[in-house]
Order: sequence, then structure tokens, then C-alpha cells
Amino acid sequence: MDSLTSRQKKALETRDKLLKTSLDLFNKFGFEHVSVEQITKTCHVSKGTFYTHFPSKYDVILEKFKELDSFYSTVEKNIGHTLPASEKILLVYQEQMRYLTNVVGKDLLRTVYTAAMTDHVKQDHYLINRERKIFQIMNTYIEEGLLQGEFRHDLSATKIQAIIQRCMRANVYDWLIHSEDFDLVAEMNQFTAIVLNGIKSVK
Amino acid sequence: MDSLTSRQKKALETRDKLLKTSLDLFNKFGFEHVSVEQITKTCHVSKGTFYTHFPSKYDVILEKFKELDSFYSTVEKNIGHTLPASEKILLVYQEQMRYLTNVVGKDLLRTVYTAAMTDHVKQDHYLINRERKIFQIMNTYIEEGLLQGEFRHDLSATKIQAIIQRCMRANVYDWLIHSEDFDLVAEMNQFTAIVLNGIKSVK
DNA sequence: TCCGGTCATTGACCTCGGTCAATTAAATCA
DNA sequence: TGATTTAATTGACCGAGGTCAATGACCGGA
Repeated sequence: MDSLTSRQKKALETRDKLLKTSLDLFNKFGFEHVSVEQITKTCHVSKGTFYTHFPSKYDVILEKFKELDSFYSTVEKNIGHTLPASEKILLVYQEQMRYLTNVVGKDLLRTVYTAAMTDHVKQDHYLINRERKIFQIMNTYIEEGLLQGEFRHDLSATKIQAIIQRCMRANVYDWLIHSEDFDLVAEMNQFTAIVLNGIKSVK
Repeated sequence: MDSLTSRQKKALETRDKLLKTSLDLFNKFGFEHVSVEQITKTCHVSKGTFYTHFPSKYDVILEKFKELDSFYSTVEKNIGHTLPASEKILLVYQEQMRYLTNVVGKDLLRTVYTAAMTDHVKQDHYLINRERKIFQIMNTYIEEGLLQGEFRHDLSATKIQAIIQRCMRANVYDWLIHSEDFDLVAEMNQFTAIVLNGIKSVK
């Protein structure tokens, strides 16, 4: 039994239709080339309705990114427990970049990376929100690497975490500003390997 | 004797007034909070005039960034010739970050970093334009480091160049998405040192 | 079943970046 | 000097994201 009135159900339906239509149209024509008018007209609702359900055109996209976390959980399970921490980090990033390239796409990511700069007011922006699954996964790996003496001890886990994450954003950002000739998976691999190399304790 | 007709002189004056007023207002209120209307009204010209002199509101800012190159030349001269390449790279970045923090400011940089993603069509965007002075300076340092066996030889100069530049954008971008508690100079130093560490040849 | 309040919905309206045909005045030519 | 070309300037106009007072359908209580 669901405790929703028919009114609330209808509202949710509207929201759902808007969400699906939006993502669909974004996929077809690209975020920038889809207007809110177009979305609402397709759904046979008014423009104002869109804004009762979503704070902005951009925010619709964040819904899409919530999928990412369940994706991470899957990835984590497929990584050998015995591998060194640095290997694990590389593997997770590899899968993440593949996902971004093949499923999410430049267009949507671009809006997220733009919004992260624009909405600098709300500091819990998605890109640096510590609660994201990816942060937690990485953190276990980093603690592991520190414990086993794989990483330098003059850097705190928090600091390493920040560096590893920055490393990711660096490659994604560069992917976004380069034209087609940029293989995100390969570039991320190479760059991250170098950074990890710089973090490893000298034997 | 200047070979300009009185008409051209007037046009240049208009352009100049628009440029100065724009930067001035951006400084005062922030890029996003200044409309083109406001700029043109302050200059007592029409909106259309603005667009005969600048392709977009954003492009005005690029003028400001042209100053950067002359700044780099100055920095270069003050760096000891005998220092190892990695030290030189760190020093140049340190000065650059200081300049970005104190003179350019987050607001203007944010628009450049946003535009780099949006205008991905014109691939010679400022941020990755190879002709910039900073690229040339870095290149000489990298060649130097390679020649003297300071850097690994399994990476080409071009590749290292890309990595070093990406490293810079990484820190600037993170600065832009974090709120005040982010010391760009310090973060850049630490991060770049790690990357350089990962590039150095094992002795 | 009726009534007051709630809330999803509406669409006219606002602001802003950017466009362009028309205007006007200077430059060049005859 | 007068006629023609050239180019800076104008401002009405467009499309797009976003706002908000007004509307009315539905809820829950009497």
C-alpha cells in the first residue's frame, strides 16, 4: 500500500515524464540544443510546471548521475582483493572513464563541470561531495596503501584522497576541452600512474 | 604619423572605452552580474556597437589575458639558470598562481574555464593554444630536463608537456570549484611536486 | 455533502545575450 | 565639389532560462 494521494501520484507522474523526456531529448539533440519549452511542450504541460519539479534545466541531469553510484558498487566487487592499492585505484578509474565515455557522454558531463564552477555557492556540489560512493571506495584503497607501506607516509590519507580525485577531474576536464582526439581511458591511466608513482614510498 | 582616418580613430576609441568599462564593471560587480546593456549604457553607445567590436561578452576577457604573456617573460628572467628543470617548472607555476590569485581573480578565470568547454568547436582555445608563451617556456625546461637525464626517457617531451599543463589546469579548476579555503599557490606546489616526482628518472 | 485550505499547474512576463536590416556620416572617386 | 562607396552605429527584435500571481482541482474535516 502506497500512502500517496491521487494528487501526489499525478504530480510524481508529471515529474517522471519530464525527467525521462528531458534526458531523452538531451541524448538526441544535446543539452544546449534542447529548450525547456521543447521539453514541456512534448509533455503537454506548461513551462512553470517544469520549475516546480526541478530547480533548473541543469538539475535534471544530476538525476542521471545518481546511477553512477550503483555502477561503482558493481565495479568494486570485480576487483581482486590481493592487488596492490595503486592497481585497484587505476582499475576503478579505468572503469569509471569507460562509463563516462560510453554511457554518460561529453555533453552531459560538460554541464556538470560547468555548473560546479557556477554554483560555487552551494559547496556540497556533486563533484566534490564527500558522500559519493567513489570517495568511499577510494578511501579504503588509500588507507590500505598507507597501511601496507605502499604510499609515502608524509602525506595524510585525506591529502592523498584530494590528490587522487583532482587527478581524475584533471583528465575529465582535459577530455572536455579537447576535440575528438582524446582517449579519456588511456590518458587517465597514464596520468594517474605517474601521480601514483609520485606518491609511492621510495623502497 | 599614424595612418588612421578620423573614423577609424573614433572606432578605436569606442572599442577602448567599451573594453575599459567592461573590465572595470566586471571587477566591481562580477562578470555574471554585469549585462551588456549596462556596459553600453555606461559608454553611451548602443548594444549593437558592442558586438561590432567584440564577438561576445566573454571575449572581452581574453584581452585581459594577453597581459599574462608579458608577465611570463618577466618571470622567466628571474629564474636561476643553474637550477634543475623541475625546480624551474615549480617556480614558474608558483608565480603564475600568485598572479592568478591576486590579479586575475576567480571570477574572470571561471569564465575562461567555462568557455573552454563550451566553445569546444574552435580547437585553438586559449587554454590549450600551443603558441602561448608559457608553453614555450615550459618546453625549454622539459627539453633541458630530458637532456640532463632528470626526467624519464620513456616519455616524449610532448607527452610531458601535456602532463605538466594538465597538472596546472587541475589545480586551477579545483580552486574554482572550491570555496575560499583553497590556497592555489600551495596546492599547485604540492601537486606539481608529486607529478614531477613521478616523472623523474629513477637513479 | 459541503467548505476552507492546500498545492500542482498555468502562462504572461522578465532579463539577458546576441542578431541584423536600416541609418548615417565619413572616405574615396570622378 | 558633388556622387558613390564604405563601414560604424543604432535599436527593434529573437530565443531561451527562469519567475510568480492567479487558478482550480483535489484533499481532509465537519
